[in-house]
Amino acid sequence: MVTRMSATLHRTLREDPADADVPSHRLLIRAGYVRRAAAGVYTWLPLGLRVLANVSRVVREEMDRIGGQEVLFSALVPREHYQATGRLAEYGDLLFSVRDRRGVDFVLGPTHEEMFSLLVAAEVSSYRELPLILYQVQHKYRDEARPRSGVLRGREFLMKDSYSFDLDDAGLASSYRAHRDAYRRICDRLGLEYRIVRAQSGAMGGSHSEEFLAPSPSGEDTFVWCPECDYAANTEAATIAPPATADPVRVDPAETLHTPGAPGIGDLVRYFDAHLGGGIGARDILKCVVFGVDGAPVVVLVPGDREVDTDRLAAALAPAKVTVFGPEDFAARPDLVRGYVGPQGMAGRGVPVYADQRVASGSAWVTGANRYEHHARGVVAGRDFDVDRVLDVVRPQPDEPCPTCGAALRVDRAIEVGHIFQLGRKYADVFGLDVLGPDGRPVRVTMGCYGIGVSRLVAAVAEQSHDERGLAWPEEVAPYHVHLVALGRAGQAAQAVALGERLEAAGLRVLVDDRIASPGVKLTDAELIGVPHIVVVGRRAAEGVVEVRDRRSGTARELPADKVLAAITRKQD
RNA sequence: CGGGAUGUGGCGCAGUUUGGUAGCGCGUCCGCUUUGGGAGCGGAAGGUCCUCGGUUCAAAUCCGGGCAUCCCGACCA
Repeated sequence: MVTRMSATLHRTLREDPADADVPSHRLLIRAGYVRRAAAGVYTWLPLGLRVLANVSRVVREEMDRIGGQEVLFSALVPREHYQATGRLAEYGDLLFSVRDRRGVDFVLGPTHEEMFSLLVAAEVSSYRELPLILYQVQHKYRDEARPRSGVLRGREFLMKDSYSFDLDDAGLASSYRAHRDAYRRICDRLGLEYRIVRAQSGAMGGSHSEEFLAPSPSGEDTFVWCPECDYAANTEAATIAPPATADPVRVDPAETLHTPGAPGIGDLVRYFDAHLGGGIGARDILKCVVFGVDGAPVVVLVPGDREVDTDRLAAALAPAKVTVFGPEDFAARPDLVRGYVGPQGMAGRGVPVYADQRVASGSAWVTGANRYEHHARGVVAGRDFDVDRVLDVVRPQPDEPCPTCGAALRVDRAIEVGHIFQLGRKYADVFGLDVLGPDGRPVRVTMGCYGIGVSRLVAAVAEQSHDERGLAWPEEVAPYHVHLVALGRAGQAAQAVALGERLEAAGLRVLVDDRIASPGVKLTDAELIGVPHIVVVGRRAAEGVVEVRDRRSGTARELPADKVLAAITRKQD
């Protein structure tokens, strides 16, 4: 049966909604796909649900193809399971909590590693049952501090999460590759432009992980990519090419300068310009940031035009706890002069010196003199101070050389649509996930976990597939293949429905606009809704001629009605 | 969690400065006309002005508390 607009809940808005900003959000609301129920919580209307179902279908087909078995857990998860893995504290306020009438605590699952691990621990006991891939398509709940951009970042969202269980590392690698390939096929089928980038494992633990990013200005992630080779990484995880080793230039012995009122990098550059003949920039200054590592001070050195990325530092020094060295910490260490710290002599004070790769041996710097209102010039790495450890803790910038081939990297924004991890045995250890091996002895299972945001994919595709008139869905995601627009009142509506039924019989999904409305309204709505093929049944309908338009290209041609099917399906192939 | 803004029929907004009958456009319903690019005329329905309290003869408007929503940042698979 064709969908007749006159009998369906399809309401488009003439004006942009006031609370929507990014294109996908604005258009999904305006074209009648979704409605906001609360901050970060959305209702899927019939039109939107079709798109969501299409994305889910593609995801399921590709998961089934790699041997995934679908299950469905409850969104309600007993709180104790999150206690066991320590993620209660990790997630904190992000968890939606629920208490039942008996006082038992639940959380609305923000992700389901725990439940999958428990299931497999309980049900699987032999190596013969592995490898195993389980997945579900389920709502996830995260009480984000700031939901935004509509379904792009909701507090409730639909996600496919899958988990692989293998006996050994080779098996895990193979399950990981299978998922990677499945995700590629999913993105390809959805018509999504995407990149696979190296990622940081973050709160999930585990080792190797990659993200599937859909480039878009509305995205919240930043990634670097190389236009010359295939290097790409989330800025959180990007490595940086080491600089050429500095020439062992003959630099005068370090010289201490009086620099009143210039504790910061910018202040210091201005002070040099005003009083010391200038000639230095931020990049010539050695930025010395003090952190507390398990409470003890550590100096981290980066060039003055760079920032230390605290997240990366924490990741590099884990499991040690990294804190910002605050005023009270400085008060307790009078030998560390806030604003005038330099690496010279730190070894003697028992303070480790960590440095970015750019602080190469032999490079000369302007830096703090460890004395109030004094800086030092000509301080040379390897001569005036030693670096205890080289760390990669600086966020990459545009034009950074590619670590693989040296070309200038580019930086872009993107939407994270998928993330795949080789988890290893983190959860298996917590839940004692063992199977009996061929020799009758228990083997600890190794896991992978793989997530793809189904509802977010809808928004990501919308972000990449729209123009000033509205949405323009790729075939596989579109709520319908064909949108028949009946114009005129000389039986066009009946003709359109009849033509629509023939197209449906041939396997196409068809929407017919048989509403009593002016041509302008119907044509504008068709473009707003964004079905790929728009067929106008209008003034030449009586002679059997209709107009077939392509939503994306805007091209149109008149055809006999009985040629429409061929014209549309040919284009699809 | 910091900063900014907003809250008035279904949607978009004006009205708040200077307190005094709640308005406009779109949408919706009825009738007639109209049908290839958001039609015309006539009629109609629909509002606790976010909420609670205060000031006042009188509050959408002034004052205070609260709530909600959006944007920037922090956070965040």
